[in-house]
Amino acid sequence: MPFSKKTFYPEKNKLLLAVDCVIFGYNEGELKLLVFKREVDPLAGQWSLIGNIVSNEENLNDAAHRILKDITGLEEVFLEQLCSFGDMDRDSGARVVSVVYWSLIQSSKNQGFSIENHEAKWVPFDQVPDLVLDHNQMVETAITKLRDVARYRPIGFELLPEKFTLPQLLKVYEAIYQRPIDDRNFRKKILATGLLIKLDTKDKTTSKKGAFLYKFDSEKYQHLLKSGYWFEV
Amino acid sequence: MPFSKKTFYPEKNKLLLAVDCVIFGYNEGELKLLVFKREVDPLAGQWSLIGNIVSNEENLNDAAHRILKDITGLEEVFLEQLCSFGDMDRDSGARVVSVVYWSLIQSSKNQGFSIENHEAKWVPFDQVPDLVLDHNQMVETAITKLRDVARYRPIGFELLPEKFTLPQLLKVYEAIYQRPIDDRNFRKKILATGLLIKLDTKDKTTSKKGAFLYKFDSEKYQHLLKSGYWFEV
DNA sequence: GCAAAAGTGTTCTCGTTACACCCATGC
DNA sequence: GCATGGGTGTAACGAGAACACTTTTGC
Repeated sequence: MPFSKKTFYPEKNKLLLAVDCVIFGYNEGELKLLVFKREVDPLAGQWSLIGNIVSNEENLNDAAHRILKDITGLEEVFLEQLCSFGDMDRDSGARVVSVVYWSLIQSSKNQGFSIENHEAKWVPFDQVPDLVLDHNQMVETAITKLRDVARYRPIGFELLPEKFTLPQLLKVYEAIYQRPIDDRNFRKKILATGLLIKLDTKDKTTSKKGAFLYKFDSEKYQHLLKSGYWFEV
Repeated sequence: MPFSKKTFYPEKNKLLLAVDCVIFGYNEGELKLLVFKREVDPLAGQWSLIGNIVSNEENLNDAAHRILKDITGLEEVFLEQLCSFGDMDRDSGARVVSVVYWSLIQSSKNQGFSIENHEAKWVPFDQVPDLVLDHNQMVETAITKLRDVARYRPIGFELLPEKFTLPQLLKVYEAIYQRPIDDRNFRKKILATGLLIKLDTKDKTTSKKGAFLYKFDSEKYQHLLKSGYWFEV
């Protein structure tokens, strides 16, 4: 179902189901949040998360994936349900129950996709503007969740390209936790998981020496998960 | 809004909002789950979680509290949103989006309340029968959450009376994690939090010597939370 | 006096933290 | 040859795990 101004609030006094997405990216050493100029009334023109009504023929996860793909062109990304907001007066237009999803994407990958058809921008996650309705609460919940989950599940990779260097990964975690992390200890811990595959090639864009590229071994991770393994950063 | 057979599915093809509750208790040394004989079609007579439709004039949290109070008579209990299930075909009767809450109560306190008007029973959490729809998934999610949360928030108390002994509390945690916990280490850790108030009285129901009663210092806990404290069991 | 549960301290281990220098390279 | 970021090891510390005996009391 495309994003349509006319059908956004089909009827008053009806219960509507929506999905909103908190989309995190990482760029220029900073954790970023993707926000949009709302296109529909009420509150058109204000900043908001991206979201859409879920049709009667659509499942929640499918709707979340659809929205994310429409916006970023990405399909295989980290996207999970977060929580729901459904108070009766949260949206003045109708009673809308919003199931919130959160996502981690490589913010560079979405260039050239329809993110530019919508008015959208990446903002540093600690400088999020006032968003419509309860969207700022959604963001708060998502950041808390991100920090929580990043401690025991390997998700830093989701914000980087498939091949990345350890200094890059370190900076992602520093961006998430907003504090410096000791590089030697970080290397030890992250390599000790055995979940990184060291490649032969180096990335030389940030130094003359060059830093080795790594890949996340998601196959091994799946195996470990099945045998009860639990990652700890 | 009372639980009514007639109004449960007012219209076909309409979106309905429901709240379902995963209610944990503790009894006879075991973690228990409260399940109910479903009273409405479809699937009437089968075991399910307790839930109800959320009316247009009711917020989600309010609905959850209402349901819990209707069933157990309890108001001031641990009750938090867990997740939502909203796939289009999850309920054959209509499209019902269910926001799931989870709760920890003292299973002894609810005696004499309307839990007996409904056909309900406490079942050991690891012997949950087949429940209707996706309710078994809800329970799974809740147990995972309980174990997760119990590690870093003091919630074992919620399953015990206001005054409890350390051996009792230990048994609660053993029931949650399904493994023996060293009593000396447990005492050290739990007392080190400073969140337990030792009372002068002893509970002599389980031994001749008697065990000192304690109370959870929730006021102190609130203060600690505000100053960024984080409990770890 | 004995059975049954409550209560108590110390050692060992391992993971976390802190910390400073050499390496490779392009210019 | 030097500036820049990449890469490495060790010592100190603290939290968690393992472990066994004494205390109290009702019978």
